[in-house]
This record gives sequence, C-alpha cells and structure tokens, in this order.
Amino acid sequence: MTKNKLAAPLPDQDSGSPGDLAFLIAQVGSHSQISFGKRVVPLGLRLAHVGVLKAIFRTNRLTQRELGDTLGMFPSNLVRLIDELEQKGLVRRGHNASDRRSYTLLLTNKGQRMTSELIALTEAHGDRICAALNPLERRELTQLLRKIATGQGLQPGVHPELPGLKSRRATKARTL
Amino acid sequence: MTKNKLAAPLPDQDSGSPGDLAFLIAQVGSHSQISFGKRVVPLGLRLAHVGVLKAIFRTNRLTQRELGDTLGMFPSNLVRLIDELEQKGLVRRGHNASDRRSYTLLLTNKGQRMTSELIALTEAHGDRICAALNPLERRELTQLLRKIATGQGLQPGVHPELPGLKSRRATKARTL
DNA sequence: TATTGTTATACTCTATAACTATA
DNA sequence: TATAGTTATAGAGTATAACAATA
Repeated sequence: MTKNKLAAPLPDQDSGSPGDLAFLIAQVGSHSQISFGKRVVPLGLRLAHVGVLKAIFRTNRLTQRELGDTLGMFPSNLVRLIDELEQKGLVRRGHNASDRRSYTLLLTNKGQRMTSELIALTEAHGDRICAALNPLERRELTQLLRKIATGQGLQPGVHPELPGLKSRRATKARTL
Repeated sequence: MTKNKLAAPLPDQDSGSPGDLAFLIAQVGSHSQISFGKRVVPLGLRLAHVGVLKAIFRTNRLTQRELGDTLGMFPSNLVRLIDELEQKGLVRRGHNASDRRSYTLLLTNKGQRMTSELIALTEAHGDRICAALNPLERRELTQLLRKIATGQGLQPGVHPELPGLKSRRATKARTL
C-alpha cells in the first residue's frame, strides 16, 4: 500500500522570471516537437526524415555533403537516412555529371506528394498546438519568437537537435 | 574544388502560418535547452541531473518511484542518475522507517548550494535567451506560452524529453 | 501476491575514424 | 593531396524484463 503522504508545500515556480520563461519556452517547444513526431509515425517517417525532406524540397539539387552541412548532421548518419528515404521511394540519388563522387538529391513524385502531405500535417499540428490562442495572439507570439530567433542567430528552418550538446560542428551551412 | 553552384531560389518559409509557428516554437525551445545544457557542463552536470535536483528541491522527501512517476522516467534509469548525484555528494538516499524497501531522496548541504547556483545560472541563461525582448515583451511571451502550456495539459515544471516518442508511460505524476 | 529499487540487456541515436573512388 | 560518400563501430541514452528484499 502506498503511503503517499502528500508531500511538502510547493514553492512557486513560474513567477515570470527570465529563467522560468526560458524553461517555459523549452518545455512548450519540446512538447510541440514530440507531438509532431507522433503525428508523423503513421506515414512511416521519423522526425529526422521530415527535416531532410523539407530541406530537399526547399533547396533543390543539394548534394549530400551540402545537406549535412546545412542541417548540422554527420555525413555518415545522413547516409542511412537517405537510404531509408530512397527505399521508401521518396528520394532519389541522381548522378552528377560534373563530379562523379557526389550525388544530387531529388524528390521523386511520390516524395513530392509526401511533402505536400507533410505540409498539411504541419498546419494541422500547429493549429492544435496553438488552439488556446486567437489569431492576434498567434501573430504576437510569432513576432516575439522571431525576435528571439534572430537575436540568437538561429538558422531559419533548421531545427537544432539535442545531442548536439557534445560538439556541434562548425556549420558552413547555407541558408535554407 | 567545390563547385558550390549556389543553388535554387528559397521559397518563403516563415509566412506566419500555424505550422510555421509550431516549428518556430520547437526551434527556439530546442535552442534554449541546448544552450542551457552547455552552461551546466562546467558544474559537472547534465540536463537530466538538473531536472532531478530541481524536483527533489521542490518536493521534499520524494521516493525514487514517486520521482520517476513525476518526471516520466524509468526507475531503472533513475538509479544511475541518483547514483551519480550521490557520488558527487549532492543527494543522499535516506532510509525510510515506515517502508524499508524505499528510500527518500534528500539534498545534502552541498546539493542545496548547487541548486542555488543552478537557479542563478537559470536566470542568467533566461536573460540571454530573451535578450532581444524588453520587459513588457517578456511578460507577453510568458502569458502566451502559459496559455499554450495549460491548453496542452503540460505539467508545470516538467520538461518532456524527446525520446518519449516511443511509449511515454501513463504518468500518475504528482504536480511539482 | 504486489511493490521498491536494482541489475542486466536490447535498442536507438550520435559521433568518430578509416576506406573507396573520384578530383 | 583533398573531398564525397560510405562502412564499421564506439559511445550515450532510452526502454524492457527479471530479480531480491520487503510489504
């Protein structure tokens, strides 16, 4: 039998201090990401796949190396990711006439349809996340977060992954 | 020699749609988390340690099981985390008179000093993250995010970890 | 019989180094 | 000699099952 001696009074904990705000940002952000990750599973994709598809969709004819630099991923890990997307028939490695070492990454037709579907899914997801906010509030939130993002030098469209804690590589990234 | 044929025009990408907002939230949130994680390394801690210390600090005399439920962690993984904190002399496993199977987790004096230091660090961190916002904007942002957080049913003070994608357990969590 | 903390282990993901084929 | 992609593998982190002590 659990005692459950309903412990200790709770100190206040979101007093509106900068620290609490930073935590709140991380908390809501993480929730948004996890929630989206779940929505994408029925399509047979993981979050990482989505990032790659989006990047290929936006910047056409990227090389694997360029894609890795842009997303801050290791080329070695990108290989399997692209392999998987290729096996699903979403991405194609096109041969490069001018440099036979490298491939250019292309979306197949199926890949383009998938990307469209992902965009729709993203909108639906965003709508649920922001359900508590009216249109004006959403615009305000967007502007506030954009200010932070540019202030912090974040690459638009690139989601920094967590384990990058160790040694995130210098990113000669191009802008997406 | 890299060709670097500065590829393809860039479609617009933060048009302010709900999907873009959800992405922006996740992006800024992830950045905040990574950045804080780096700041905590010099103290010899990882992000997970901080979460545990905070939780023990807030709710006194928790049991490992209770802590695990609250944070949504597996008891097995909590063991090593507590081991590490105990080895650093920050946490102590106190014996429980009424149930000799379980321990109650306590902060040592050193652990309390560390927690104070962490709180100061958190404030400094938040201040840097929000550097681009004036006090009024910070209050606005806090309120907007709080609306989302409560709307989404987020546990105050509990940061959902990413890999929970798989099968996050039903949390009989108590409130922190 | 059920529960707390633990151990051992499988699985996934990230990071590093070495190899090949081109340049 | 350097670079693109690949392979193999080390290293974290997360999840699951089984066990000893206690209830």
